[in-house]
Amino acid sequence: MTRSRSRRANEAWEALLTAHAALMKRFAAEPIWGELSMREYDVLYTLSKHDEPLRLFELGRGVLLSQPALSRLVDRLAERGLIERAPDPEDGRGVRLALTEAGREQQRRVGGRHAVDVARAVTAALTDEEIAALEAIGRKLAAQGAATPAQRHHEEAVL
Amino acid sequence: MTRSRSRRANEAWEALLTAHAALMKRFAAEPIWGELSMREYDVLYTLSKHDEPLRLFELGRGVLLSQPALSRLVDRLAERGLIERAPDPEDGRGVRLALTEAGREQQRRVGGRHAVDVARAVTAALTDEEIAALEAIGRKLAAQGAATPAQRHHEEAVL
DNA sequence: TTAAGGTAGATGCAAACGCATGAAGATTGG
DNA sequence: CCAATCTTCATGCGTTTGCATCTACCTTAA
Repeated sequence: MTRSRSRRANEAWEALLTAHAALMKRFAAEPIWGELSMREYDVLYTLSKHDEPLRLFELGRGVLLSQPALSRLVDRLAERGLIERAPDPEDGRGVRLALTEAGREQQRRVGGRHAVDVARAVTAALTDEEIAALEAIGRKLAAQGAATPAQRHHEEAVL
Repeated sequence: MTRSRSRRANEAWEALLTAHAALMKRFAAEPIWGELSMREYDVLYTLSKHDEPLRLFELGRGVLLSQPALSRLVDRLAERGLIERAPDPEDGRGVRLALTEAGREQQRRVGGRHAVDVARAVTAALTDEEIAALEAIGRKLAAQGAATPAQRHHEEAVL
């Protein structure tokens, strides 16, 4: 019955939230972050994954932060010389954000240490099969979360 | 080889983070929250799961918030009449936190609507098997995250 | 018993956040 | 072509957060 499936979905989501909170706290407590907050690192990491400069709103998709807060976070990182802001030649409203060399170096430094902690925690808790399953499930959920409200309403109509 | 397993662990963690951010944004955008922020709701929900009053630090385990921030968040909820603070008779330092009737009612109201959105998103993205797997994996990760640094160092020694 | 150390929670203060809004460039329809 | 609308990002402002620190209470051991 639908009721049980809905209930299981909520319990699974709660388990995800609990895992997220517990591990984020653990990672935040590690003495690896230097001058960076985890949010700042998140921005540097996102930029490091892309070769081409990112627009602010593209950066915003991956970061759980309001647009003004992200705008100012980028401000601060730019003032510290970790990010470079340039006007977008193809869109006068936009900015193109890229890591500076110092920013890339900083991201690599912290990222390398953080990856060790992540690997230690995840591999200690899960089997290979579970790790693979988590990745697949995470991607599916992310894709669902990225769907626009309009798309979602369409789904509703279909249901 | 260990390298590949570590790498997969990091990719799985990243997928979890992406899913978390995407879905949190979606849920936050729903017009169901009334006067509550999601963090406030999180506190009310955590209290609603327990019949006995909770200590502040117990509440803090589930919430991704610093101790002072949580202390003040509880302050505000108490001022709004949603939470009741009482001194702990067994520990003069502590407080016992419980929902008031208004707080419980508010939690049920918002929680019911939120559960619908969660169920819709999760069931649209995942099969029954995946939902069950996510719950199991989430619990394992949360247990790992909850391990104390001392325990973790022990694990390191064992590895 | 009492001094030393640990834990729970509160508070001062600067930094960061979200909401509302504004300015400026892009897009669309008549 | 241009007015209306939308999108992107920045800024004003009140609220919330985190860090450091403080107080009060509990625990342990000499």
